Amino acid sequence: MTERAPTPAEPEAPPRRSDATRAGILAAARERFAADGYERATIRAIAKDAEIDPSMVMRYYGSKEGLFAAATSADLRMPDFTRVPREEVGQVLVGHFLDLWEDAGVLTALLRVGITNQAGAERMRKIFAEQLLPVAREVCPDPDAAPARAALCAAQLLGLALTRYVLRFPPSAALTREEITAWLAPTLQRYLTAERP
Amino acid sequence: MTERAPTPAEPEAPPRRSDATRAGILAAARERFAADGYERATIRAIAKDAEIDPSMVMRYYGSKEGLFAAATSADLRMPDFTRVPREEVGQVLVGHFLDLWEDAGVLTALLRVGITNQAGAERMRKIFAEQLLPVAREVCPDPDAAPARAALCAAQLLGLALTRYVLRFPPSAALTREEITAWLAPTLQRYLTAERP
DNA sequence: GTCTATAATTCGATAGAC
DNA sequence: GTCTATCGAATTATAGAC
Repeated sequence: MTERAPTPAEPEAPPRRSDATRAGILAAARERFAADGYERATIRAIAKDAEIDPSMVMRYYGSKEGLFAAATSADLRMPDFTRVPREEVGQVLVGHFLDLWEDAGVLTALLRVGITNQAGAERMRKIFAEQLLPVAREVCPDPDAAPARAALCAAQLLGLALTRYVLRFPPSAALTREEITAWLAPTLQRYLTAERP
Repeated sequence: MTERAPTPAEPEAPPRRSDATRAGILAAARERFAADGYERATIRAIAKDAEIDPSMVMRYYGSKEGLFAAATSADLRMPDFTRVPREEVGQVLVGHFLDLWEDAGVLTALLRVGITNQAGAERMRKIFAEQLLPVAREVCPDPDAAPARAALCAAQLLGLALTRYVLRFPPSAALTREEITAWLAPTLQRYLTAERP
């Protein structure tokens, strides 16, 4: 959950004087974006949460879109599914996503913003294509149907996050981690590895 | 998809002179709320779509929230599940929801707004409790687990709508109605009627 | 680096003429 | 019923003093 993952190719990021301040801004931004969505999460409110002047946010990130991009550029890398037994991919996938969702507010912010903001939706599509799609290609029996299978898994996983973390349906929020895994893992397993229905 | 379903108990609605105008406003509002969410869907833009003066919207619906309430007060009544064979509830449920989603933009508007707006989320919870929960109580083997089972179904159905109609993941949007039914019906069937996992 | 002041928009809502 | 004009508030973003 670093503010920017250093890419090996580009020159090393120059150490800044106020990394603590910048990290505080990003944390506040994630919380506000996750709680209020893109439009209602104002720079003023984020700055107030971070106990800093609003103009500093602009100085650091240039614009509201730049701030959002920085706040949601998290590392969502998938576990290595080549080493997972084929009959356990559903369970591993559920566990991985629960870890991500319950960690920070990054995914909640992404989901909430992806629904109101065009750039956010594009980001979600990119994450789907880069993260979930390869997993489906890896484990499903018919590679040409991998996109459909991955889309079904995305629907189930994002739907759970939607009802649990965003809409906060009481019965969905009340589910334990074990219950979620027990119910959803077989579903994902079927979407990924079952013969076409 | 009438603008207001006449309730038998209350006195009959007085026929208004400009019902066509009002219907046009509501149609435009649904489209805008569905496309842009609550904050970005401005009264000015809705009025422009409906080819009417913005002040008329205020005059008719009092406020932006009143307009949203009127635009999303659709009849989402469930089919009678007491007459559906228990082994077909999953299939019937999927078909019913696909009908609703592909009909007008009501549900898309509700979903999009439910994610950014507090009142919208409350509306979604109410619809869940009044529509899906009774179905689960009707068909599931352990009534005390009905809320959890209904929540799982809501997650799967709303997740499909999210990826297909809102985020527009290409593979999700490309699924045919038959494919969706074939994949999702067994999932819902299991969530509703299977023994606890 | 930090802050004040303010520009430039945009929005919901209102008042009132016709 | 319909429209013009406008208020008051909130926002992003900028300019510039210290």
